[in-house]
Amino acid sequence: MQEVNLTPVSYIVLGLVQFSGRTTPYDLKRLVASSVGNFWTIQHAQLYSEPERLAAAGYLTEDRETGGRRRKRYEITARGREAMAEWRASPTAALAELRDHGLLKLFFGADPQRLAPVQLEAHRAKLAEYEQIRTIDTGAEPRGPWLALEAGIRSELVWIEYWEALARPPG
Amino acid sequence: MQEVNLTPVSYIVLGLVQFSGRTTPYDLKRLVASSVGNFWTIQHAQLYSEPERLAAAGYLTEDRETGGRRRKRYEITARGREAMAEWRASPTAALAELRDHGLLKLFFGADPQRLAPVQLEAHRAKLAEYEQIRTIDTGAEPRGPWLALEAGIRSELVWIEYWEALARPPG
DNA sequence: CCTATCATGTAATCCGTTACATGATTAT
DNA sequence: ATAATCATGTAACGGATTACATGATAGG
Repeated sequence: MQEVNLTPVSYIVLGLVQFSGRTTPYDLKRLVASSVGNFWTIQHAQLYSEPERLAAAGYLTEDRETGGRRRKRYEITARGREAMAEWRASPTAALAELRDHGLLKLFFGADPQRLAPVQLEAHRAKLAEYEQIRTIDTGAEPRGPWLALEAGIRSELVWIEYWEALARPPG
Repeated sequence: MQEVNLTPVSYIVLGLVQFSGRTTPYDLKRLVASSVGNFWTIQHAQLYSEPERLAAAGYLTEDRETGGRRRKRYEITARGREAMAEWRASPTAALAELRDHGLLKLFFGADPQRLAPVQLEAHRAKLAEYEQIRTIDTGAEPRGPWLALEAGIRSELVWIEYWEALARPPG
């Protein structure tokens, strides 16, 4: 039994496999793309290596389809469920960093009026996408993903205000 | 002359060395901590390796103090200045991801009312810190760092609103 | 039928983090 | 003096990204 470090990516994989039952890496890819990937992207290659790591450490079980593509399938174990529950139940005080490329350029002297329109367009598109997704919320459980979506929307709204102010000529 | 990929960290190092003139890794550490580190942290070890990489590729020059601690000192080259200017002048449409650990827990079912107080306290502390820094702005050039600070403040305000709403019992 | 995209995976590289170390200053 | 912190680096590891590859399906 291999010891491994559990990273945020580990919990994303664990959480999605727990939610989804028997899951292949390609399933994970689609699940991530349509959900948590909106605020935490993962390269598809990692959705092959990470479940392997987690299986080696006993958090998942791994088997293969017997026929056809012989894809790998993962399921969560009792140990995986425990790790997930413990992580979920322990509040974190850690704050995310902005790590925004546009902001970094601004910091180092980029012209706000040249940068702002490009950023505005991208943020407005993202906001529209989120608001589209929100319309299909039926109020059903679980609420977590919808709460996260709400955070994404608010964040986009702030960025739009921010870049709008910078797009206007200095007064 | 080594070819290297220029990452955001590369531009942070280039930008700070350009701003600061002859610079040691420890200088960089302090510069980062007091400025761009607020939205893009860098481990101190990387402030030793990254300038080396950049020097090997001709973006910086490296020499050593002759006496005392014989610290390494870096200065930006013409090539470095060019790379920096080009990067600064090209607008980016890339959007940052939230990558927020608290939000991730929420997504996967953490209890909002247990998580919110912890997050609130952390965000309020960060906001207070930023507002303190803002008071020392004299309006002098360059504006970039102050614009970035403004973004940080707005972001904290939104998170505070967000977690405040979640801290209240569901109505 | 041909081409493009989807589906599925492996391999190699490299950046970023963590751990380790030690000399110099400052505080008690 | 001694302890603690600051200053200054190196080394190793591992996770994340990039590149490579190929069979299946769908569109034109």
